[in-house]
Amino acid sequence: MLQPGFIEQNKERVLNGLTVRNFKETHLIDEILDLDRKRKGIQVKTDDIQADINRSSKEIGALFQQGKKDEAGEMRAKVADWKTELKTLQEEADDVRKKLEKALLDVPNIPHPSVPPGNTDEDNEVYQAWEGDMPRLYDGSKPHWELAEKYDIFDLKLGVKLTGAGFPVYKGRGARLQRALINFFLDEAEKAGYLEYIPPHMVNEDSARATGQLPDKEGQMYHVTIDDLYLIPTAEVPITNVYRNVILDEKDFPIKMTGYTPCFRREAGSYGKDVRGLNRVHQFDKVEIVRLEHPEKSYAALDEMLKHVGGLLDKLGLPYRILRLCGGDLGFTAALTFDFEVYSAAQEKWLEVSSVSNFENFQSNRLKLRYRDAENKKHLAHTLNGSALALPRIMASIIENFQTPEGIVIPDVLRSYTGFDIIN
RNA sequence: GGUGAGGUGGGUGAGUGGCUUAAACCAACGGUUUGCUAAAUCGUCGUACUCUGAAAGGGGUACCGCGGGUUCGAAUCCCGCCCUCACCGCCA
Repeated sequence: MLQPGFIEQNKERVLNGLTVRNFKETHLIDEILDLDRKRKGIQVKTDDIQADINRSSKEIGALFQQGKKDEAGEMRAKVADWKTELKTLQEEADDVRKKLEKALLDVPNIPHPSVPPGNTDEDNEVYQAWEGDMPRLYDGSKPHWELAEKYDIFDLKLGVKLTGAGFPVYKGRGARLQRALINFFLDEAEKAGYLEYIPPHMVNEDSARATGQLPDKEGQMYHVTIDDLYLIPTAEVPITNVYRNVILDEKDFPIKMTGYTPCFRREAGSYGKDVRGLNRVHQFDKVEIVRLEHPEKSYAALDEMLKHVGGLLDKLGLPYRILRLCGGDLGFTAALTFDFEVYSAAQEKWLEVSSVSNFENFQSNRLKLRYRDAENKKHLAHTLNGSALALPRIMASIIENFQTPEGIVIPDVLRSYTGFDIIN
């Protein structure tokens, strides 16, 4: 969420940023400025009246003690008038505040200057292309969903029986491979200095709002209405909210956190598109990395996170490229996002396996996550996060890229975790 | 789920309608002093919004779990909710 003061001082920059995003509701900006001005005006009035009431109340007390009942009575009448006036003003203030809040919630983050304009994923810029060899498959190689049946490593039909479409069931060596990947990713994150959390898999409305899933992604989360909780669409939500309403010391940076969780996404409206096999599912596993940073260091941190994620893919031996998302493809809360795509040889497609973003202070503003500088002044911190990594498409590309006539060969780095070196 | 007790600043904890501008102590920070660790002593020590000022600062308002209400006046009284603790019930 942007701050009204920031919008006021950077109106042109905000409007230009929204254009890069292809965001049409620019009238909201003037509305926000107007509502904020109104809010201040009303507050000055109500504060003055309240000050008068407070002062008079004390006098009334004193007058009663002195036995001056008549004077006290007069003053009481005056206070009653002020209170009526105050009530009207407060109703107005509540109304303005609600409208302002709503307008602010509807405005997305301003893109970083390096974000290219564009509307769809076709306008994303290749930031780092793959320069190594592409995997060569033997004749008769298959996409992962066929291999899954052949080796009995995961089962989508069984998921339909237990739950519904998009809930894969991993079995045997498939389950073991999944667990190996999770442990490998967590160990690498810990080596890189991230503190591991196992957070709740459901969050309350406050948490979902603070990281920006509400109201923007309302329909994409599973909502447990009986207790008014949301199944997390990513570990970003609970892990970033660890620091909701916290004032850090400048010396506390950087704060690096990681966590493995299942992620739940309704994926409403994406039927029929790239949904085969593990390409798009409602429940998947992911290891997330989250950082809280000093504003001056957040872009250096973003680079470091890109290196971390790239390192994981290098170690697994998967070909990948990095995209810089264009304005139209950028998430609501992000200022700059890099997507990692892994090449899936049998499908002959690039599959998104990670999204690494800097939110600058957009989330912090809702989180009320601040830090004190050397002069004890408070500022909003920057937040960042990235998938390191999302499992299903990694699983899919390992299965496809490393298939041989003898079976699926497990990457070296995973063998100490799986305890086997081939699935056959 | 039932019954009871409770929720006050970074922590402990006082405060049952106006003498609270939330005491006191601890922690933290800054100064002074003593040839070390440390002690003594003085001072500072919440958050948000807002007005004023170039700034340093100063003024106002709100906030004692959250939301309402009573009252000229609420941390204090009333109602609803949330949470914590204890015991009971149920249970992986």
